Amino acid sequence: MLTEDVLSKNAILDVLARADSGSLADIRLVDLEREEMLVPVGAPIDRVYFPVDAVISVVNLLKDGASIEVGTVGREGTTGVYAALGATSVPNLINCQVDGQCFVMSRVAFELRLASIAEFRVAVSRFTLAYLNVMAQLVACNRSHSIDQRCARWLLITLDRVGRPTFPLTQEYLAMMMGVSRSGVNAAASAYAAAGFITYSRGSMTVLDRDRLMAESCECYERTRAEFSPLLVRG
Amino acid sequence: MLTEDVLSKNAILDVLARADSGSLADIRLVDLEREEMLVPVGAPIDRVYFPVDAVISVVNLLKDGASIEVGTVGREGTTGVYAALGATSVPNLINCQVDGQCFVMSRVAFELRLASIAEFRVAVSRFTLAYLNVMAQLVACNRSHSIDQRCARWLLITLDRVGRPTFPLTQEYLAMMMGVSRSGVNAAASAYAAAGFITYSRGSMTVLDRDRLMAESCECYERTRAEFSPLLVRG
DNA sequence: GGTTGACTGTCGGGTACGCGACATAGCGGC
DNA sequence: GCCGCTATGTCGCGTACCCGACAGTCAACC
Repeated sequence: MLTEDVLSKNAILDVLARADSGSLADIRLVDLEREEMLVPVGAPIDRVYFPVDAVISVVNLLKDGASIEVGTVGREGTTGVYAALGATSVPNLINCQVDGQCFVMSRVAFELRLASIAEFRVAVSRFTLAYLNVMAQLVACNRSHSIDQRCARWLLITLDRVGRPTFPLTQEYLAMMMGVSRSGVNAAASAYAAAGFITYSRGSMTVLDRDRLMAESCECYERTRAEFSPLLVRG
Repeated sequence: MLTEDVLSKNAILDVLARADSGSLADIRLVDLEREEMLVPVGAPIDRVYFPVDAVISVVNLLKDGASIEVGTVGREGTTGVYAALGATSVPNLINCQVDGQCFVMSRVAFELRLASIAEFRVAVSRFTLAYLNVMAQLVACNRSHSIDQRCARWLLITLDRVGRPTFPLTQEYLAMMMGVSRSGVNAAASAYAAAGFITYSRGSMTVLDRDRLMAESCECYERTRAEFSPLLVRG
């Protein structure tokens, strides 16, 4: 049985638990595995996810086979932004980027709660706004900043999300998310490793010096953080 | 006095006019001028815009001075997406890209109608979803496709919006929107002009061969169109 | 303990694009 | 008609990045 205390590990479910006098028994806690596909492109949305320490990523697949990350969802949010806006499917792939725990509820239950619980609706809207603003920043960042800068930004955002300095990550995967070549990622990563900012080996990344990594990153990291971190303050 | 017939030139106000039995007298019709700033970065949102034949663009300003278009709003939508999600300001610049007519209502009136008229709320949500999905496509497109392809896509989207083959556009402005150098835009534009797809002179662009321009564009044009065009079908 | 596969390091050639500069050409003001 | 401004055309150099290939290396598994 889920308690309010457990639910509070996701910012939106925290709001829900404190606003809803009804049952929360239908919400399940699951373990997501790395690279597990949650919602295929164009498939009907029938479940809505609320990460705890898992990180979910939304990826755009292009015709030429490229796949580029367009958004991420951590414990401040939910994949329900699409359902909340009335979508029946998503034109992007939703999958698990970093494995961990995640709450799930059915789409039907999600919509019922949206309709009946104002605080829940507001929390989802707040996250949707942040998600949109972060995506706008990503549009500009992808156009203007170097691989090095964007690599630093990506690592920092993920670091904030998982809350641990070490997390699973291969250069291959990072290259796909950033939409660049693996050799490009390698150049950035090995430079940062040589400088002692990070260390990594065979799919395990560790951030050693957060501050100096921030200095290498573009402003987009701070702007992204400014959107997400207020959502984690328990109001 | 505005009639329903006039209001119907914007897809969202069309929905409003047909759902609301109350007064629409507070909605004004204004002429927007090219490059007119509607909402500065971070300024409080106090007006919400509903383009008719004007095109509004949302631009991210980076610290290094670069400005990159992250979204556009035409007669299928409204700048109210931000207010509808509870924002009090927008981290991006909202300005007029192509001059023309546009409806305006106060933020207060917008929120009152959102709260009281379900059909209006649904219409704004539908557009918000499309706006989000188009932005996601832009993230990928900016990363993966050539200047030539993206230039074609931009021209086609604008063409669809304004509904006329000729519209005001300088290479300088297009370069800013695309986040590329002017010489890059010049190369693409002069190639298309040489091929007879377009013609232009001193800030006036004319699309001559829509179909062949489409063939040069990436899939992102079609995907963008697929998001926006259903909103223009009078339901 | 050897094999296999995944992950990482490295390199060379090719190219798209940025940047800055300069020339040209219309267009409007006077 | 002249001037000046804005928009466009062009070019050369520099470079960030892509692509493909190949080699080393660690981990797991038989």
